[in-house]
Amino acid sequence: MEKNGILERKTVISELTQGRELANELKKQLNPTKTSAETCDSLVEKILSSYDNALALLNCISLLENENPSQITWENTHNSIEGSPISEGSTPDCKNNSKKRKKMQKWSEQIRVCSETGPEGQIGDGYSWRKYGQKIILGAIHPRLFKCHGRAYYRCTHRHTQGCLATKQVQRADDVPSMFEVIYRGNHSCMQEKRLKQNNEKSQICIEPVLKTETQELDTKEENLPSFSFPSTENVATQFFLEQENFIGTSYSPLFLCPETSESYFSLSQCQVNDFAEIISNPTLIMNFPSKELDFSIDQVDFDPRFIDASDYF
DNA sequence: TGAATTTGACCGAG
DNA sequence: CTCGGTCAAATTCA
Repeated sequence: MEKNGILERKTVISELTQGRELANELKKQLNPTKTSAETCDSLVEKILSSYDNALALLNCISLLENENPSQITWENTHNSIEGSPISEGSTPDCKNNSKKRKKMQKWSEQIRVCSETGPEGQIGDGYSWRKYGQKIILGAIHPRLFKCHGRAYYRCTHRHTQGCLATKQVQRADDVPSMFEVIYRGNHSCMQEKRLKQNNEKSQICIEPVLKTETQELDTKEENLPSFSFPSTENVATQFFLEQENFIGTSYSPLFLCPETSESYFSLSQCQVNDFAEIISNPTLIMNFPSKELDFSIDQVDFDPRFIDASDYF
């Protein structure tokens, strides 16, 4: 698996690099006076093909890692307390959950949220979540931009019905205000997980989110990375998208696969949202979000600490 | 009216 | 003692 992984990652890099070069070429060719429509079509086809190949390879890597018998599974990383839906509550056993939690799989994902995403532009991760708490986090630079200030805590809707213990945390990325960091803990064991997997297999398209970085804190680090994380030392996707953004500039709206359908896309142009946490957790809000409430750009906002007064929190 | 969210309190880790 | 994570009652929403 190790060699396969390296080989395939190199291939992915190659594909993505090729896509970038082709995009460069296309940019040059976009001068209408000296470019035929056929040339542009051909370049676009090649670019799309490169991206498709890269995404398919990433999907294969995920599948291979999932099927690897040596991989420590969800069940293996969990103890009986966490595996039991009955464990929730105020029983003494439950008090140990935070201790055990540190051994759960954990990885983070950065998501850019955009007001212009339409009904097909859902930013949800395909799962239904229920918010169970929120906290003002020290060092959080942009608390005012949250209706729910700080960090929001979500757990799977099916926690009680199916004992699914997946959780996630949503907070704004410190360095990039338009991005949100979503930290996932634990894998889904509920039916929606199975449905999503089935859909993925049908579509044969990688439906993983924009970019992910593993922030796992497992004792058994190396062999227990989430199957769809990029290795921290070689975060190709991160680098790629950052480079693309720098290269093309803010007017460029990269397209990303929608996790729900694996067919729809959402664009990531300039973000003008003031309540990201809810949108991330609840894709339907994207559809119904009133545009008049989106009349400021977060990129234009100064995050002056003086604006953060007690009334924002209470 | 049931489901989802909000929010203050509580608890364990460091 | 502080802070992050969770609980659970109160509140809001559909």
